[in-house]
Amino acid sequence: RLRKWQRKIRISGATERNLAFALSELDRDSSRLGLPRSVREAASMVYRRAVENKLIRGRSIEGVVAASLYAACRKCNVPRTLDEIAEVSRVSKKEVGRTYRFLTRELNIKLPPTSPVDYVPRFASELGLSGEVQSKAIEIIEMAMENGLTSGRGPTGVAAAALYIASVLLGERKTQRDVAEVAGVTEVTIRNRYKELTEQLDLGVTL
Amino acid sequence: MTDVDIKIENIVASATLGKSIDLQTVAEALENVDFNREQFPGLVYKLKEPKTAALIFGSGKLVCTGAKSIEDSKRAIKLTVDMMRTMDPDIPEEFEIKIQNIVASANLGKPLNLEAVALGLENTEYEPEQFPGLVYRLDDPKVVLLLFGSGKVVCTGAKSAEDAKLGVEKTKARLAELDLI
DNA sequence: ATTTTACTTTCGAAAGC
DNA sequence: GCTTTAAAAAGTAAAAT
Repeated sequence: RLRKWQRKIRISGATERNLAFALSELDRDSSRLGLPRSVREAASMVYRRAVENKLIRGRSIEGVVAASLYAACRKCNVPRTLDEIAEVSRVSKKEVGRTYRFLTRELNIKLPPTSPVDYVPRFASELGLSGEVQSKAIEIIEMAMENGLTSGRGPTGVAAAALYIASVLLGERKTQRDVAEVAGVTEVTIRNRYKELTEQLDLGVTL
Repeated sequence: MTDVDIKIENIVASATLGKSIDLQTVAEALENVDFNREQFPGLVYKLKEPKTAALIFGSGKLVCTGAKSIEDSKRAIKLTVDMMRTMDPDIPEEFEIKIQNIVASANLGKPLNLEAVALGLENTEYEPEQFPGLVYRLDDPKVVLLLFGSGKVVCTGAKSAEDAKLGVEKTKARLAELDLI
C-alpha cells in the first residue's frame, strides 16, 4: 500500500510536471502569435479536457498543445493557419492538423470551417486599412459566399482578395504584394480570386 | 434518378504466388526496375501496357497499381508474373488475385455549396485551408468520397466497381434528400 | 504574366523499422 | 506512423519560360 501510494505521488508529480510544461509551451506559442489571454485560456481548457480523456497517449505534449491552440483560435474567431501554428510550435503542419482532427472528434468539438471574414480584422490592421475598408471587404466576402465562390477556396486567399478589392474601391489602395505578404498567400492567388470575384459579382468597378 | 456515370481511374490489386522470390536477382536482370531495400522492401516493376506499377516482395506477394479496369489489372499481374517466371520456373501458373481498392471519379451534375454540405451532411470533414474537397465517409458501402464545389466527385476504398458506383449514387441521393444539390 | 511541375486529401496491400 | 505505387478531384505554390 505504501508502494502504491508512492507510485501515485510519483505519477501525480509527473502529471503536474507535464501540465506545467504544457502550459509554458502554450504561453510561448500564444505570445509568439500575439494572442489575447482569453484565447490562451480557451486553449488550456481544450488541453485539460484532452488530458482528462486520456487523449495524450501516443502523442507529444507539444502536438496536443499546438492543436488545442489551433482549435481555440478558430473557436474564438481569431484564426491562425496551420502554417502559422506550425511555425511557432515545434510541430509539423501535418501533425497539428492530424491532432486537431483527433481532438475535435474525441472531444465532440464541432467547429465550422474558418470563415474568410475572421481574417479581415487582423490582415486589415496589419495593412493599416480603415474600418470602412474592412466593412466593404466583409460585404464582398458575404456576397462571394452567397454565390458559391468560397467553396473549396482557401479562406486566407478569399480574405486577401476581398481586402485588396475593398482597398481599391475606397481609395486606400494596397499593392497585391503587400496584401499577399500579410495574408501568407501568393500574388497569383490574390489575382485568381479577385478575377473570379470581379467577374462574377457586381462590385461596380473595373480594376 | 440513379443514373450516375462512374469512371474507374485506378485499381489496386494484390496476389500471392506462394513462393519466395530473390529480389536481388530480378533487380539485376532488368533495367526498368527500382529496388532499394533500405528505402522500401518492395521491388518496383513498371509496365507500359497496361500502364501499371507492380511492387514485388521477397515473400512472393505482389501489389499492382495504376490499372483502369479489373481486366487490365489482372492482365498486368499475369504479365509481371510471366516475366518473373522466366527467371524462376518454379513460380506457379495459378495464384489468387484480390482487388483491394478501386478509385473512381464521377460528376453529380450540379455545383455544391460545400459549406452547406458540411453543416447538413453527416460524417464529413471539410477544411478548405488544407484541401478543396469535402471528405464524406459512407458505411454501406464502406467507401470514402471527396466532394468538390464543381459537383465532381472521387470515390475510393471500394472493393468492386459496383460498390464504387453505389457509393456515388447513395451520396447523390442523400444530398438530394437534404436538399443540398 | 502565363505555363509547367508538384504538393495537399482519400484508399489499400505489401515487409519492416 | 513511415517508406513506395497509381489516380482523380481543385486550390495553391514554386519554378520555369
